Amino acid sequence: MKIGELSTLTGCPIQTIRYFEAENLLQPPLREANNYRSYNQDHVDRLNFILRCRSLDMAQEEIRTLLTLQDDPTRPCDDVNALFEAHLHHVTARIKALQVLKRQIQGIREACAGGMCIGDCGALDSLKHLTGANEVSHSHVRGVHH
Amino acid sequence: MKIGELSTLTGCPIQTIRYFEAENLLQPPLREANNYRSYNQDHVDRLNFILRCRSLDMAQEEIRTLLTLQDDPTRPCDDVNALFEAHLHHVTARIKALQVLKRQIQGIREACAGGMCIGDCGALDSLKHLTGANEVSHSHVRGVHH
DNA sequence: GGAAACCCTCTAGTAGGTATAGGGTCAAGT
DNA sequence: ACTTGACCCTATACCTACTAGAGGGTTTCC
Repeated sequence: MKIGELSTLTGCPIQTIRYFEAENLLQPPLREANNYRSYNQDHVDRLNFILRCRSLDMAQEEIRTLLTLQDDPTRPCDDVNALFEAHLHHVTARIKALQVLKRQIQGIREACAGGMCIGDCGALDSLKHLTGANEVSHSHVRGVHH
Repeated sequence: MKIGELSTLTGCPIQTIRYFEAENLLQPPLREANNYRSYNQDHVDRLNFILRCRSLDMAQEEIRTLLTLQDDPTRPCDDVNALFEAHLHHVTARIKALQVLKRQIQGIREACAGGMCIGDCGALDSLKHLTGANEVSHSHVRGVHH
């Protein structure tokens, strides 16, 4: 199977497949005489695994850990559980942080009734002078922005 | 005021202050004879504004828009409201997506009772064969990962 | 035999910073 | 007078997780 077929089969862009190989996530396939990559069912499964992890918003480092764990099926699965547990905490923390954020933004929005000009409206003034902490919560889950 | 003082006053790292200047978020300060940056209260306010926006998880492009709006106080504040409204939608969408994620991860976790070895545990197998869609929801709010 | 549709490697760009290298400047202490 | 340490400067590289393009080779179809 050539890279284009793997791409349509999995929905993963060709560039990204090559990127995963360069990052040692996807095992390097055999090459045909013309240097084209030649994939088999194992590659399809592994790529799907990676994509599924990615859709769960895992970091590459987490995925890499899971893949090495998967390759050694005699190890206790507590290690796997620990990783999922940790990731779950990341996601939960991120949800909480975003809910706080949401309330703050709603508060700012309510400072302005509309119909005024910017100079008279309280929304922007409320951002000028800091009351709370300045830190961005850098939790371990992908972002609001594209 | 030198850059170190501005940094301790706002809690923003020196490198980041210079970065904001390079990105045209913070206006360039006057320079002393020795080429050191010299800040005043306006810079403190503006930097606090930027940090507050950042703590609300806004993209630099959104912050830039707010700053230019702020610099023209005669414009109607509906423009500002529209931006906050849009950002609120981003955050809300991200929260929903993460809650779906959370349930999926919990499902995977429950596939494994613990005490087994990886080969016998269902958690990783459930990731091998794709059932759902492969896409990562790239919504417009910062991520789970640092 | 020529054009479209594949494939290859390599490099650069994205956001939003952080970190380092390799300097210059300033105030206090010896 | 000199040295030490704390500051400041610019410029460049690094980070994650990709995506896009340049510039080339190959295969397939008419």
